[in-house]
Amino acid sequence: MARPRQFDEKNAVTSATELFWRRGYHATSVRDLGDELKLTPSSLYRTFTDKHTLFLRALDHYRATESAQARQRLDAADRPVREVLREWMLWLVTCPAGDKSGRGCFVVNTATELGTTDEKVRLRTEAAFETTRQALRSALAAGRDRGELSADLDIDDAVELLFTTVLGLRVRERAGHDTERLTTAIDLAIRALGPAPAEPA
Amino acid sequence: MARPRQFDEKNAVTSATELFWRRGYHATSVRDLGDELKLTPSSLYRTFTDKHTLFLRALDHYRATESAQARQRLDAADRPVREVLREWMLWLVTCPAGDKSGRGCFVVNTATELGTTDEKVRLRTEAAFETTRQALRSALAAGRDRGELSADLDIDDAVELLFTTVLGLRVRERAGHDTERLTTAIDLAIRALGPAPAEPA
DNA sequence: ACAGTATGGGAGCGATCGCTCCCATACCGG
DNA sequence: CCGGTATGGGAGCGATCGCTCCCATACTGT
Repeated sequence: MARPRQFDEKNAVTSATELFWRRGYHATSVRDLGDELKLTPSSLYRTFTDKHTLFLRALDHYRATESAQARQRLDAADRPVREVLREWMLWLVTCPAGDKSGRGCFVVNTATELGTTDEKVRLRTEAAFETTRQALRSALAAGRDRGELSADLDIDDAVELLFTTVLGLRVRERAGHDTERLTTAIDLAIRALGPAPAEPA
Repeated sequence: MARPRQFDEKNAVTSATELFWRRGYHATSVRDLGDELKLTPSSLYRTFTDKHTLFLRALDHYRATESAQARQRLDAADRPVREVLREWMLWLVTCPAGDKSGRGCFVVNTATELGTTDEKVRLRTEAAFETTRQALRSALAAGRDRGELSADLDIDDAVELLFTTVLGLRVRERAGHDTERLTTAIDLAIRALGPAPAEPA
């Protein structure tokens, strides 16, 4: 019925996410996006309405891919919760490839850049944050039910510490801090969950 | 020898810091700065060279005031280290006035926005970070020397956890998170320093 | 009083911003 | 084979960007 597109919309969103993630919203121009996504202005605006809407698409895409993967990695119910937490946090601060380091977390970067001024953005970043906290809560609850954590441990409290630590780690990864030092912080945060309760007789 | 200025340079830097702090670098235009500092473009550029240089001045000003005050608050050698740490972290996430909330930490905001692209900025944010870590290290060492912390505690490790927590707290303050929840995270982080060692007989 | 000098005010520079419009192009249904 | 329709390409819109220049102004040292 009409001329077919020469580009894949999902690939475009992925590339846009990459750019916004690395540079932030204000430092990324529509022309930058056009170059990276191989889209002319007309195609870009017909497909994504405007820069801001595309940014929201990028945020949603990030949550649906990166954030979802993170949540999945945390949901390994068959392994000790401390191990899972440790590997999960290490994964958060260890970048798969060389040029992917220094990106931090797209949600964290966005929350600090736009969270105070852009309500639509704020709703999304808060939702992403709450999802992470929920995943932490589940993992800790499962660990406690398996007797790996003290029954006295207040899980909601522990979530606050771990979540705060994660945000700090993400900032430090973006700032290029040593993975070794971040690992130290991770290990100490997990140790703060307290010792494993003694095996009942 | 010449016409005197009608503005105070320090006040101008303070106002510029305020603006950059709240909005970030890219979202703050030279005209915004001119309006806020009551400076015409000519005066602004004659005094501060350009926007980027003014931003560096603002960063330095922040470090010389806010950061210095933070370091000072942490250096209360005559009081229990846990108390000092707790009150210090609470102060970091509790804003003096209503309209000052949601600003987070200028250094953290800047590190995430520009740290990966702007080398001059990166040097300053890293220096600020190292100063904070040094202050934490001193406070912990003093506490250990006073017998408030276990001699087994690795202070460098503890610094990594506390510092990471602080960055996370700053992000969460900017994101508008509940002070109550942040307090929970603070208390748990401090508890992670371990129990006070038993009094020697 | 007067020459010297840096200031405040403001018009406006070229570049880039986000975005719109037009049109030749290319595909599909009949 | 051709009319209908959405696309890719690109010129260019008004607005704003960071910044420069000119000039009347207002103060100081002699």
